[in-house]
Amino acid sequence: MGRAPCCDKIGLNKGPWSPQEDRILIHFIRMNGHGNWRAVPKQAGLLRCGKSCRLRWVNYLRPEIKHGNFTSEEEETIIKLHQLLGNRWSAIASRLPGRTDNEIKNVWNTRLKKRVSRVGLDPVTHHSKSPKAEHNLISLDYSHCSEKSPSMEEGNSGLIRAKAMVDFPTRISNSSDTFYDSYNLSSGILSSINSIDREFVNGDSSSSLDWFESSCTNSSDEPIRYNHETEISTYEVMWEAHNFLSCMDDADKDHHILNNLELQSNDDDCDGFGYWLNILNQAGSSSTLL
DNA sequence: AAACAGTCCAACCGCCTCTAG
DNA sequence: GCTAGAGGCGGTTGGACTGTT
Repeated sequence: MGRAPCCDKIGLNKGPWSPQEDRILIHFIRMNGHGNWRAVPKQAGLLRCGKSCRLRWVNYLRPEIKHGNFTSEEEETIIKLHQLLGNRWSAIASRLPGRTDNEIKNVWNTRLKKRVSRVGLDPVTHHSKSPKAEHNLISLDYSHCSEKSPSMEEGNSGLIRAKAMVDFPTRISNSSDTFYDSYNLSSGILSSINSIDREFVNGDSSSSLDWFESSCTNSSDEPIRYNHETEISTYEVMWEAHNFLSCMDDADKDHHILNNLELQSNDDDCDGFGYWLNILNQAGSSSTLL
């Protein structure tokens, strides 16, 4: 058997709280605490539902809440935490003393999202909307690799690249070594995959995401998911490679692939990366690929 | 001064997870 | 183990406010 309903909403006040209601709620909670929100309005003599009381207290009346504008430091923190945590407003709020999730959500939606967008970043992924702006993010060193010759199929190069990505059993590390930086990268990963699907595979029904997932779960295949970092970095590298190639003329492509990409890999698992790299090198000299 | 557009934000809604019963 | 309420959360809304024409 369950519990009684939270509150009978008939006859309860809705909308903005009056100063009188605020006073009653503050006084009641100071004297009694809020143990059970459902009981609060009844015991305090408020014509509000418990949920509304809780919201009013948590978002506005708590004494530890800071009122007033956000400082530039707070705004920077929100942007960084959003990049790290996404729309997990309560998690962000827990790192900003005195600020509520609702307030942070509002400031993000009304101001910070636009600010991020204005500097050319996607406010969801925090990745550059202009590929050139981010081209130094990934640093790869392939000096230890033995390259394989790719078996490229005519007219299906995008697909091959997606496949190469899945077959790629190498631990890649980029400039992000900390947990937070890795986490940071993961927030953009799904959109990157979607973009790869859309732009790399050119509408082919094979989804690189499906491919990736089946590769990870098929125990008979060599696993690509060695660890969390690999999962993220692989796609990030592919995405970066895509960004490189899509914004450069042919003469620039080889230059950037060869000079700006460095692979840092374990000696043991270089082959897959060499294969992939070779494909990229070929792609760099082909104007029809992207 | 009026009308309209854009911005801000408190509050609501509905969904999810946890847990009392 | 199941059901349903409580609390928590993120998305959305609507009214107040501000700026622009």
